[in-house]
Amino acid sequence: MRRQMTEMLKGTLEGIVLALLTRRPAYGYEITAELRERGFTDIAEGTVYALLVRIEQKGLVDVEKVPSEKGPPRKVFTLNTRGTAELDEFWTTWGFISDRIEELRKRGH
Amino acid sequence: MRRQMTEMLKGTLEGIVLALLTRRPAYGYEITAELRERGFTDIAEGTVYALLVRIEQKGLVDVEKVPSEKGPPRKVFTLNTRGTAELDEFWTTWGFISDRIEELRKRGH
DNA sequence: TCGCGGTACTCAGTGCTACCATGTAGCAGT
DNA sequence: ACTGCTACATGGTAGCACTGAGTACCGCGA
Repeated sequence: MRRQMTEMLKGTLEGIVLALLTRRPAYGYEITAELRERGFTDIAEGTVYALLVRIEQKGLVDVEKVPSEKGPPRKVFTLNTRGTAELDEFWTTWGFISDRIEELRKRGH
Repeated sequence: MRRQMTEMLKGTLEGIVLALLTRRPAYGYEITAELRERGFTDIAEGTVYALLVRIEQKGLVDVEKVPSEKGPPRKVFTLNTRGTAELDEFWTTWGFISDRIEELRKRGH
């Protein structure tokens, strides 16, 4: 993956995944697939799973094991109250940085 | 500084500084001050200087030492051809991620 | 029955970046 | 001398995404 992209995903990828989880609970493989559909084709599976471990440890999601028809049991993640709060904060931070960068883009070009 | 902000600045701060340098050449202390004016009040001086060392080593800027009226000589950074190319790439990457996140923000809320 | 492809998760190691704290140094005004 | 502003430098830390490899379970066709 391009270096810039990698660096820019730091901090934002977590928010993106949390945002996906507001729609509906999901499991790792599913989230990876959805990211790919949304254009993030180069995000490795390992990256997503590592991120899910982190947000679980931070207590932003509730986890439930659900048997799968095909393959190992799924770990289904559901956004909880703390996760929702974290996501709100993410949108605030994103808005802040995004506004300032857009300003630079307009005037700079 | 807030954790989220720190992480989200990774990758973007370099672009922000490069964008500032398109306006006019500048030196570290000046860039730090301008960042603060633009709302990035919590960015440490050390962070900026470290970033400037990096972009210099990557050959994105030309450097010139200019004596200062007050204090040590200034290291004035000027965006060169490679820096401009890197900035273009930054805007592409930014646009990509930004578009996708904005889409999530709209539909998610 | 054996391999293959798709599903689903795990983990150790690496590199990059922003942060913190501190240090150096020049100059002005008191 | 002391304080404060200007100006740059640096060593150590933490967090995050990436790489690459591995485990395991299932169904299907050769």
